Amino acid sequence: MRVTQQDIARLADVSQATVSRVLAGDARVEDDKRDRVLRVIKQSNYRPDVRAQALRRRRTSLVGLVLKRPDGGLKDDPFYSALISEITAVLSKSHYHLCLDVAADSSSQTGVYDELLRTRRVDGLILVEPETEDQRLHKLQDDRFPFVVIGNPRTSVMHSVDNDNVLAARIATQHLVENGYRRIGFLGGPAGVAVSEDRVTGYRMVMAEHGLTPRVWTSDFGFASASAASRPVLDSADRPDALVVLDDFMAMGVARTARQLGLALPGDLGLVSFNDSSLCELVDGGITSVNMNFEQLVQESCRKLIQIIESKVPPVPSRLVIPCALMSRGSSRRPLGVAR
Amino acid sequence: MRVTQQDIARLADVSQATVSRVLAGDARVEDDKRDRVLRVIKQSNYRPDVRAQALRRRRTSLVGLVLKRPDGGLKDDPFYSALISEITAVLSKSHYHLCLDVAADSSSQTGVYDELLRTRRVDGLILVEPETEDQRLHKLQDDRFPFVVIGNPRTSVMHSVDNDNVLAARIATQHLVENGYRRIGFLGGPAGVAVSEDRVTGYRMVMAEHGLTPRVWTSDFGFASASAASRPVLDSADRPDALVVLDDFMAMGVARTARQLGLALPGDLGLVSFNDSSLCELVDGGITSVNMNFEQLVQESCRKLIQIIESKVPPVPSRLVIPCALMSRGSSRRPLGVAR
DNA sequence: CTGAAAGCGCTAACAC
DNA sequence: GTGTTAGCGCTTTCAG
Repeated sequence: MRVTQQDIARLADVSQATVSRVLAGDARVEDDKRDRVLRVIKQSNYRPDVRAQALRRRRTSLVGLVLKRPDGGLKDDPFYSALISEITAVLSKSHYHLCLDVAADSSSQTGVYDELLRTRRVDGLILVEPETEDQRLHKLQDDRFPFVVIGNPRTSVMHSVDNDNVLAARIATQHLVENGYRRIGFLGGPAGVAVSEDRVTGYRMVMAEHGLTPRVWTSDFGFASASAASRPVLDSADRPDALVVLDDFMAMGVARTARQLGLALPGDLGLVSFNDSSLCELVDGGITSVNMNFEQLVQESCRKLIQIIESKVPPVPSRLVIPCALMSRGSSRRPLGVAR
Repeated sequence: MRVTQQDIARLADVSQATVSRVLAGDARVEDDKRDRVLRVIKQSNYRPDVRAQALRRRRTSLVGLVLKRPDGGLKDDPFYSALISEITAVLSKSHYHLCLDVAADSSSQTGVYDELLRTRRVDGLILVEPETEDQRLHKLQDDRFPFVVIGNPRTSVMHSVDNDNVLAARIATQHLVENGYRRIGFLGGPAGVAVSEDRVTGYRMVMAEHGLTPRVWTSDFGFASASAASRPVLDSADRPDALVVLDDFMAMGVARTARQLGLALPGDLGLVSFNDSSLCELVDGGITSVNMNFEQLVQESCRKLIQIIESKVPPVPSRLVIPCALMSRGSSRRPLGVAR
């Protein structure tokens, strides 16, 4: 059997409670007893059993994240990789761990979140890509369960961390205008995705400001979907001379289709996307992308979630907005006024 | 307070033990009692507390994975994305969840594995990229802790699932030979990485069989490292006319450098890599890659790990080898005999 | 078949 | 300061 606090107590000739106190860093323990306990703990290579701690403290030190992965198609999406990578990196500096799950669709995703919550497997949850009518949000709020939303939860007040996606799209669109593009289109994600809708808004604003006609197309997430969705767009007589694309992964798809159609970047087609992932370097000349400061975004999300979990009284819901910055690369650099 | 088995018992007018039995699917419970219990459970939306279950059953239903991410550079590595994506997909069909952590280097990675094990946070562990002298393996074996290795643990007997990397490299190299390349080089990963060494072995075998001179270069993992490492190789007078590259992500780096040096694929440089990730489609004409059947690999690993966890007597260590298949794309298709 | 009772390993009153 | 004690919510003997 595994060594327990009881064993340590016996070996150090103190009560089990004292061992617990030493472990908890309780100040009122005599120094020599503390030393004895510490020594025995070290000698016996003891570590408290988190299962017992979890039951007693009513806390697992686990943070949950449930990804929605329709059909395996998102596995190479840099957004998810960056998200996971960053969350675990941040948590590794705390005593929390990440409990990661996937679900095939929204409803089963909601189910998994519900499960995690009700079985008390995790202390708090991180939600990404909130949808317009997100079932997860309601359940979580009803249960007063600690959670933080990365993105823009349109509905009521809750803790969220997000970029200013309207601004990000403004920057992207403005950049294309300044580089001489005029027939600028927008390729967004599925309807009901807040991040996409926010960016469309920003895009429309700038287009209107310059008296240009906005054109918006949608596509499912992912490389293949965007590649397919952009084909009819680029293979038409009045094709746009530039495209603002929802994310890098989708932009890669657009770039591929452009190549297949013999359209050169940035001459025949300007391209700007979002996230500034390393994918942007993979294409000739690079893809201009808006860096959303993902590290900071995730960092603040985790910090906030842990704060909610550990605070006695629930903090008032707050929304934090992380700034973004354009990373200019080859896909959008065209001499001024040479449109078309 | 949260509803417990005790509450259910009271409401259904049975003992708590009976509720537990019903939940456990115990056959010897009178039908009407079972019905009563089930009804109350449904009405009160009851779910057992996994923390209490974990303590009692001495099992958390958590499987641990600790990635090694030197400096954030791996965040876009499709290998990791695919691994995580696939593990969670497989586990979602069981009652297990994934506990994911990252560590900066090998020693802290070993530390995290040790922590997970000793605090009993997880029931079993998955190890990837075993190194020649892997501290993790020893600790885990000493503790008789359930774990499975994805890859080739050179040392003693343990549970592992792997591809036949020697064969995979043979297939890749042979393919280049058949397409008329002769001065074929190999760009591998850091020393001590089993998968790289195995593939070098396969590569050397085929080169020898054809009386060709093998040339092996090494690079750190990742797109940027491979891009940099391949520069002096491709920018020399006696540059290879084809390269077998350790993985797709690195191959993307090589492709980028080739482009920058004005070398065309597959004319000036043939390229074959491994993993067959969606990155292969991103380059003009595509990158030929050996599909390692990752889904099956991970699936079998999880299946095996769960089996080890749940079996009373530890199964005899076994090594499972998953087959692979070449996916031919543009980067290696050159008319026969037109070398150079 | 079913209830009572004994813990799993730990934390946190509560006494002394 | 420190030990004793009472559980956290659940599983699993052990009687009956």
